[in-house]
Amino acid sequence: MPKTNRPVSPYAADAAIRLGQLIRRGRIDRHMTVAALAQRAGVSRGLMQRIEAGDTGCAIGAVFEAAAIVGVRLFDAGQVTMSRDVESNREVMALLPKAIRSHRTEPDDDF
Amino acid sequence: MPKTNRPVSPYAADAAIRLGQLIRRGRIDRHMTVAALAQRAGVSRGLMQRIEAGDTGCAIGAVFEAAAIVGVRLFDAGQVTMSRDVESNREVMALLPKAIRSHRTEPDDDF
DNA sequence: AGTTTATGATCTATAAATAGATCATTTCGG
DNA sequence: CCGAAATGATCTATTTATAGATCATAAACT
Repeated sequence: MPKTNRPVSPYAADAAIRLGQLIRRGRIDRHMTVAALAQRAGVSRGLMQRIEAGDTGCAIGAVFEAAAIVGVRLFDAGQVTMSRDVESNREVMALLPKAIRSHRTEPDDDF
Repeated sequence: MPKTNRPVSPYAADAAIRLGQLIRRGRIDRHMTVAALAQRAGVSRGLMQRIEAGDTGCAIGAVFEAAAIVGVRLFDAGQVTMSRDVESNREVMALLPKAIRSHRTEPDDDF
């Protein structure tokens, strides 16, 4: 068996699986085939299968694309509000420190 | 400038940017440096920068990993509930049709 | 039941992401 | 201010994902 992709924490893996489930569910609700969804998302059928399976190696753009098509909203808001949030948050970020001054990068090495 | 990655819809792009902003914000709130977060997530500093910038080409596993570390919960629930949802949803999915019978894959070809 | 079609899985070539190093710039802390 | 350090950007080598085809199986509709 060929080694698949990089290791991730259980939480991240579960999150990807959960999102894949939501996408699959949305697709079925809309009576679409995997091939049809893949075509609309501009990806191959194989990739869409991996997205629905929760493969952590998939590009986040492709996953979000599929999610949007089948009506899965991650940030409980439409496109308009989304762009507004992105903009408004940019202003907030401007007030935050540009660089973080860490007293120690490592938690603790000397035991 | 080298051509970066595949094209995605505005919504998917915004979603990635929004998530990147949330991660960056969470990181700063926790007084972590980009390098430190990258190390904890098991990725390179360059990748972490792209994640915070909302690059749609990043692996979803790496992004979710970073999000989890800085406390950004995409599915408003802790790890335990997450795994439970994944499981319970599997049962629901089992009741749904395994294959979708599309009357027509293409909207309409003959005009 | 029989037929059609979606799905799942696997393989190869290609394209793209990632790691790692390096440099310039900004910014924080003393 | 003046160092130390974080960030941002860019480059190359390598790893990895993706497209596309193909095959086998399973499921849906008649």
